[in-house]
Amino acid sequence: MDRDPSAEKNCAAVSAVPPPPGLTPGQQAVLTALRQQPQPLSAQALHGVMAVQRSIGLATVYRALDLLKLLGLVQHRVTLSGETLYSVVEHDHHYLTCLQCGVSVPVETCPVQELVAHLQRTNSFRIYYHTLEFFGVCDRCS
Amino acid sequence: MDRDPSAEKNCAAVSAVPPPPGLTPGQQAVLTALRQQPQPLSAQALHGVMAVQRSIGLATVYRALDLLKLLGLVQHRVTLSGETLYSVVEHDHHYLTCLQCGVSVPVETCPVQELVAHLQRTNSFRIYYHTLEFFGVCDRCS
DNA sequence: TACAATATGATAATGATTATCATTCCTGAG
DNA sequence: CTCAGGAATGATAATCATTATCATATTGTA
Ligand SMILES: [Zn+2]
Ligand SMILES: [Zn+2]
Ligand SMILES: [Zn+2]
Ligand SMILES: [Zn+2]
Repeated sequence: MDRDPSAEKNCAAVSAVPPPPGLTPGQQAVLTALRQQPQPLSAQALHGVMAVQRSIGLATVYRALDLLKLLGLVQHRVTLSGETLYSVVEHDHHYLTCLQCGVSVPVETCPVQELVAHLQRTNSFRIYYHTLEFFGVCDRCS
Repeated sequence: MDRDPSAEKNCAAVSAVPPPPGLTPGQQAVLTALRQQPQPLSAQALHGVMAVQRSIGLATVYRALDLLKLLGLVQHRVTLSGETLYSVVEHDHHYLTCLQCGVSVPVETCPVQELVAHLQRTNSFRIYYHTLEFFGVCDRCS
C-alpha cells in the first residue's frame, strides 16, 4: 500500500478515535472482526474466528494488528501466560489478576485520564492507549 | 555433622523493609541481587549478573522470581519485545513506550494508590503490585 | 542415621511470535 | 492498455524466552 508522501500525516493516524485510514481489505477485516469481540483476545484466537468467514493467513493477522496499534486503533495487553491479547482502543478496561491461579477480574474505574493529558503535553509523545493491571493473590488461593 | 550456626536456616536477617519468610539461600540470593539493580531487568540478565559472584542455574532464577512474586516481594512488567522484566515491589515506576522504536521513558507520577486501597476492600484480593504503561508514538517516529 | 519433601541444575520441549520468500495484488507511468 | 516497482499476503521455517523434565543434592524431622 503506498500513500501520498505529502499527505502522509493527514490520515486518521493523527487522532486515535476517528475513522480508519486507507487500510487494505485484510487489515480492514482484522479491525472489523476485532470490533465485534466483547473481550480482548489473542492473535491466534482472532485468526480462528476470522477463518470462519474469510480466509486469511495467521501472519497477516499479526501484521495487521501491529499496524493497527501504530495507527492508534488497537491496543494490547499481556497475560501471565505470555499471550498478547488485542482489543480496540475504545475498550478501556483494566484487570486484577491472581498470580497463583491466573484468574482475571475486570476493574471498573480508570484514574489515569488526567495523567494521560498531562503526559501528552510534557513528553511530545502521541499517546494512544495505556494498560493498568493489578496483581496479587485471590481469595481462594491465599 | 553440625553446621555453621551463623549460616542458620532462613536468612531472615538480611531483610529490611518487608518481612521475608523462610527463603532458601538461592532465593535469597536472587532477591538480594535484584535489590541492587537500579532498573528492572530480565531473568536472564539477572542470571548473568549473579553468575559473576555465585553459581546458580537459570531455571532456579526463574523459579525464585515466580515465588518472590507470589510473596509480594517482586513485580514484573513485559516489554514490547516480549521480555519479562523484574524489579522489587518498592520500585513503583511506570513507563511511556513508543510502539515504533520501542524507546521507554519513565513516568514519575502514579495516580492509582487510592484505587488500590479501594480494590483491596471490594475484591477480597490481596494486591501486591500493579503495572501502568502508556503506549504511543514518540516525537522522532511520528 | 534414615526418610520424605523440597530445591537445584542441566537440558529438552514448548509455543507464541517473527523472519523468510515466493506469489499475488495494486498503482502509476508510459 | 500494458508493464514494472512496490506492497501485501500466506505457508512455512526459524527464533527465543520460558517451562517442563528428571536425576541429584539439600533440608528438616523423627
Ligand atoms: Zn487465585
Ligand atoms: Zn484506563
Ligand atoms: Zn519512537
Ligand atoms: Zn504505580
